[in-house]
Amino acid sequence: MSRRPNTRALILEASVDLFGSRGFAATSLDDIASVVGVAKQTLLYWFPSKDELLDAVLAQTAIELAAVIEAAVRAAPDEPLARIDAVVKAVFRPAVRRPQLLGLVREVSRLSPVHAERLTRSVQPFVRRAIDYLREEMDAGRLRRADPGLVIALAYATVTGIATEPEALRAVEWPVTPTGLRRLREELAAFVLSALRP
Amino acid sequence: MSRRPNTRALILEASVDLFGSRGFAATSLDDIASVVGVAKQTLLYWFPSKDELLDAVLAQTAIELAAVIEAAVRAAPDEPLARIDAVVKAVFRPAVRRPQLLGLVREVSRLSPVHAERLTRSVQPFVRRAIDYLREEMDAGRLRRADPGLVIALAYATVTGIATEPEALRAVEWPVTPTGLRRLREELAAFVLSALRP
DNA sequence: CCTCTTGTCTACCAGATGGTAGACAGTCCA
DNA sequence: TGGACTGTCTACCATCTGGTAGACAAGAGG
Repeated sequence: MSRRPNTRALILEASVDLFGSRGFAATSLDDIASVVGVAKQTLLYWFPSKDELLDAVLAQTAIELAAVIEAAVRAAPDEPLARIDAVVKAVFRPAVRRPQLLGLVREVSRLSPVHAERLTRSVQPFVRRAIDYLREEMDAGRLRRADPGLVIALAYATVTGIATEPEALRAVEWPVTPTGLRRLREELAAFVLSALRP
Repeated sequence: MSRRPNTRALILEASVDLFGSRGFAATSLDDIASVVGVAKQTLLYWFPSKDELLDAVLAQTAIELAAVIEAAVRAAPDEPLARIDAVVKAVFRPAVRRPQLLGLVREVSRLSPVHAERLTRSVQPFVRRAIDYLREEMDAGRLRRADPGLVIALAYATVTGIATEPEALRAVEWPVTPTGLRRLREELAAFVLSALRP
């Protein structure tokens, strides 16, 4: 197993980082190749074109994030606010450690509708389950009454936005230190929860 | 006055749209030129380089948005929740009518630190006033106690995020119709206000 | 009428980019 | 041993991109 070269995985990893931070268009195949330490042609051996590389990168990102969220939901107690708290905090970790991951998700709106729709459809069942869950909890009076789909979109926008825009934090002079980030995570969760409490 | 060609303004407008939607790197000077209906060289006559065009575009966007917010604050009653409500709704209008505007702001995190810092510094005094205001209102118990700077960053992230990511709305099957958008505006304001109410 | 300025254009260029063709080295069986 | 396969590389190419040089038309003003 260890002889199996993991070039493919290394390319994917570097691509997530670069696409997620600089953006797809601003990243050349040569950029990625030089980060990985191979020739550009090696990229094109594993992925026939830049577009197909992007597809693979998006698919992998969706899978990774879905796994993080799924695990957080499973681990949290069966109570909506606790679950939401857990999800926000769970997403926060990779978001801070590797902002490129969420940066890539946000990049989607810049890409061709084809790519966008593919990713949208892949999270569709996921979203639908979440909507059903929220609706039930709202009906039961355990969450503020609102459109469940929109609540998801808003919570997503808040978390993704704050995680991918270090500039925004710099503008309000927020300290980007371990302590500062821990407090950020708490305040972020508090912000979202306050908006959802009945 | 009417003989004064407004090519410069047209270029700026098209640039905001294209930079804001596709991104800076993905937009070529030829793209902009063909939208405006002039030759590329005409762009380079008005703006010596693509970089300086970007500077001008960012500066203009900051001015436009600042004006919208300033006006909303002035018009609203002197009560923090009413003011925040007014600002969110005021920003929502241009955000929906021209998502590229906020898309451009978000693009900043992809750009060189030089551009980012320039824009950050230009909104600095603005932000500082807002922080002081929020702190006072929190001290007076009219807003939920939290870090005022962070609250601004979070509210910004929420509004910008939802406005610039039609994909997110599509994923939760939100109807992008006039009625749907009006409801979105109301729910967005409600979301932010719920998070800030004491 | 001449000349200077302004705004736009065509022609062109050097460098970067995505992608093709094919050589080459190592490994895996038969 | 020898051929097929796998993974990586060098060489090359067509196209696009930001930018330069300079021609040209239309006023403006003496």
